[in-house]
Amino acid sequence: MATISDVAKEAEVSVATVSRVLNKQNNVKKETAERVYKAIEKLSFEPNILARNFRKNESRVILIITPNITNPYYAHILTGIGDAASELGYSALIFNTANSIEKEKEGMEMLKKKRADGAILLASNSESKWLLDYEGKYPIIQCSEYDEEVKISRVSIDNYKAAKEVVEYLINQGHRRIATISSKNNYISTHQRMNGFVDTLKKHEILMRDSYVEYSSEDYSFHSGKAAAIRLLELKERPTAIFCISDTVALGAVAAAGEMGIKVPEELSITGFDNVDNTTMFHPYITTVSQPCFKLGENAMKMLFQRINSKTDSHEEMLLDYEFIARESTGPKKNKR
Amino acid sequence: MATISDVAKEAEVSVATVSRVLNKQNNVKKETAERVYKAIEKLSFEPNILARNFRKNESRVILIITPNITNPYYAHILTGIGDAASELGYSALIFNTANSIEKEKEGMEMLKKKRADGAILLASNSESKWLLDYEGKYPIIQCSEYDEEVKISRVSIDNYKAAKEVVEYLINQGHRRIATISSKNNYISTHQRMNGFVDTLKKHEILMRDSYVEYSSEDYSFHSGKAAAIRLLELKERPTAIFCISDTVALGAVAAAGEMGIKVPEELSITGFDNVDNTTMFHPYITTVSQPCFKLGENAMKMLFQRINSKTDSHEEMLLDYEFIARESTGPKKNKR
DNA sequence: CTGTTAGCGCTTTCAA
DNA sequence: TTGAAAGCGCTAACAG
Repeated sequence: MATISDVAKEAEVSVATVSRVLNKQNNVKKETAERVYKAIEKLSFEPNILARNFRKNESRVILIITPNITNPYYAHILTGIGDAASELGYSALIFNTANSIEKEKEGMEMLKKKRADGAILLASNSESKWLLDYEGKYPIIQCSEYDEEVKISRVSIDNYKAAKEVVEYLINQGHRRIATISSKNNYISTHQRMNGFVDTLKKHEILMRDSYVEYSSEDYSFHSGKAAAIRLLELKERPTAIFCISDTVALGAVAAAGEMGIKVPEELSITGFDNVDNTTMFHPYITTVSQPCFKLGENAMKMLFQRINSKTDSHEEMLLDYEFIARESTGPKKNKR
Repeated sequence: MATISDVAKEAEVSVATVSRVLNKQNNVKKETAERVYKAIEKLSFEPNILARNFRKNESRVILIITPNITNPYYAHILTGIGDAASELGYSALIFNTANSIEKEKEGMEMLKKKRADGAILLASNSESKWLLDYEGKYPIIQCSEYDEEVKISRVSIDNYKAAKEVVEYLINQGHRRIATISSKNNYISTHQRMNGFVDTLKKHEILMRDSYVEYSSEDYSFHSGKAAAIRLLELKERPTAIFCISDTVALGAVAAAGEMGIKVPEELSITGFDNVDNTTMFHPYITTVSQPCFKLGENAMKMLFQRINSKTDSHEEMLLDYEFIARESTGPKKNKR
């Protein structure tokens, strides 16, 4: 492995000059630079990043704390982060927490040890108070999910508004018996979507019955969604629409309806959320809210970059546009024959 | 930020002693170590990994070159790699190539620059000859896919044998008009599965017709699989079974059959491959071959670890067990009514 | 068991 | 426009 001083010798210049060439400072005479390039070529020299990082006290690595890369929703965000990071000269270290707070903390330790210059958190929730320890000390961004009380910059969509839009649509279609399949996790998105649901019902003076609120598993599994839907559909006064907290849950609801011989959307409208999970694989295609996952990731990375490379530590909040997409799983409420 | 010499001063020992304590060498007197720990605590000292890595000339990072983390198949392997890496004290840097060889090469440059100690490649194919440049020079493992002519250690399943097993099963069920939906990508798995398909047909002296070989897109997309299935099912002599190169393609075939009013499995048997993509979401559940994705990743990481930490550069090949799972998308061939 | 000390390869001030 | 030289924080010989 050739080092910078080998190159210096070969080019008959000082290491400082080689370093200048390497870092594209334009205060090197053209011919000198030429000689240096030749030497680099000849020795097939590659700067040792370990040494450079050590010297500059930076790792050029950013940390992504994610509960689960197997979930396509996160995978898309990750891709956005990764691409932007690469663009900005950073590598993305993905740290899987499997929803364990311990693991999450362990991951964040990397910041202290300078293994990463900053972090993007994908799964903050209302139990992320421990994050306060990091607030202000390290460059951190919350992406998609966040803890409202932790003043760390974040990027997400307006889940409340999106949920309202979905429910308004259902009401416009004539639905009044609107149920929901939510989740008992602590994600801000869940809370906001539920608030949007409840508020819209209230606004239209539609009765909110307890029996119309069911729960899927914390990770919105297909089977838990299906089970919840079955409970809802076995009710005496069966709902004519179900507002689901996620696409997978909506898919579960569709499957439940299918097995119970209930036609979607003729007899039952179903909406999903996120637009990632096979919403257009089988009919009926799922009506849902599309999140700009890739952009979410991209912007999170850009924000983090700002944070790392400037001294500002203002607390920023960025909301990205979502899109409501009406498809085949919803339709006007039919009157009873 | 406290440094090792601050700690040394505080504990009234030399930096060497602190280093020894830090690295858990047990040649430090207990009481001295105690003093050091106290000092570390007091100064809330964190060893600077940048410095350590530089000194030891290692990054403690391994590189994963993957075409696409959005694909659950890869995502599961990645999780396996990540968990094992974490266990072994390494961080996993994920480099997305989006199937571009240029990107792939760019990623591998990180090895030269010492940004990573080794690499795991998830998408070598028959066009990966350029890898020969790296062979022997850097610790590298091919996982799941590989190039047969590149003598770099690898871990995968026996795709040929698995495919044979699937086709044997179809033949046992009485099928003779067996078609396939393959792909024109250059993956070894595709070739081996196709060879298994062809050889098994030959062995049973079953006619292999050209019209019974169709192709999905290179990334096995649902829609391309569906389109291919439609072409197959519109044939005069319609096949009674379709051997699909992947689950997503099989799902596409199921959808195609559904739209054409062909009953699965009564009139048409369909098999998938990999067992990752929603094979048990909608009926019929897909008959498929389950790959041990997580273990594939785990073993790849362990092999890489061996490679990094020893001088052996033997070329190893590891085959993991797969599992054939018969489900609802296949059944005995019915005689024409 | 502990301390002294020489670097690892690079960037960056300072001086020329 | 260039060079000399200090030093980032740590590990590991070597010496005691």
